[in-house]
Amino acid sequence: MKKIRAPPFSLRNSLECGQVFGWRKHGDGYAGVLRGKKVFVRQRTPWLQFEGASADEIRNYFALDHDLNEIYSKISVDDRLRQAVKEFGGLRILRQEPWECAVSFLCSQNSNIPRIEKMLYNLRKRFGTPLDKDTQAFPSPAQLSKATEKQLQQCGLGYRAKYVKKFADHIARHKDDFLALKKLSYEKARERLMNHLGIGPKVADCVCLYSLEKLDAFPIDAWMKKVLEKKYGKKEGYAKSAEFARKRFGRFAGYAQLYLFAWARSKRHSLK
DNA sequence: ACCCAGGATTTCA
DNA sequence: TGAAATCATGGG
Repeated sequence: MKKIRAPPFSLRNSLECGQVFGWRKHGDGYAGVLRGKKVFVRQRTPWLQFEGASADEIRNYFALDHDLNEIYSKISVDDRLRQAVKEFGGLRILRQEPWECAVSFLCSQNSNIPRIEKMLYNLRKRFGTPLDKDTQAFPSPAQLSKATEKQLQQCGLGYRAKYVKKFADHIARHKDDFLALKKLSYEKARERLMNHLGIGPKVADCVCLYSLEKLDAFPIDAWMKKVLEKKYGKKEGYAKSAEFARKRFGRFAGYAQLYLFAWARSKRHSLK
C-alpha cells in the first residue's frame, strides 16, 4: 500500500457528498476505478493510503493541489458558510473524468442519489469492462454507444435513456470534444454542453464544476433552490440566482455551492 | 396512495 | 415569453 501525506482533506466528505457516484465503501476505505484501473483508497491522517494508481494520479483526482485555506477564506462570507466549512471540512471538489461525469449528471436529473447510484452501477455492470468479479470500469463512449435505448431503460434510466444514447453516439464519434472543453472558458464550455439534448443549465454546471475545473460554476438543484430562497431571499430564476451566488461567493463559488449542498442535505428537516 | 428527487423538454396560453 | 404539463422510476 502506497501513501502520501495529505493536506487538509476528508476522503469521506469528498466521496459521500453527492458529487460522485462510483465509489463503494470497502473495509475502512473505498474501492473505485481510476483511468480504467481498480483503485483502493483509505485515509489514516495524516496519510492517504492507496493502491492501484500512481501518487500523481491520486493527487490529481482528489485535487490535493487545491488550496483549501485560500478557498475557505474566500467563501466564508457569512455564518452559514462558516458553519458548513466547519462541518464538512476537508471536502474537495474532485477532478472527475468528464465523460463519466457528464453521463452521471445526465442520469441525475429529477432523481435521487440512491437511485442515481443504482443506474450508474447498472451501466457499469452491463456495459463496462470487468476488472475483477465485483468491479467494472465505467463504459467508454464506444461501449455505451453499443447499447440500445431499450437496454439503457432496463438499467433504470427511464426517459433519460434517450439522452444518454444520443450523447454516447456523439462522443464516440468526437473523442476529443472534452479535451477542447477544458481549454474553453466556463461560459463557452457550458454553452457547448447545453447543445446536447438533455443537458440543461444545471447538468452543464455540474460537468463544468466537477470535471472541467470551472470552479466558478454554481449548479442550482432542488436543494440549492431551497437554500437560496429560504436563507438568502432569492426567488429569481436560474441565471440570476447563479449570478447572485458568483457575486457573493467569488471565483470559488462552486466550492461554496458544494458545501451549502452538503449542509442543506444534512439539515433537510429544519430546512424544509 | 402520495410526494419528491442534484431537471429538461415540449406544449400551450 | 413564460408558465404548466410531461417525461420514467424508485426512495422515503
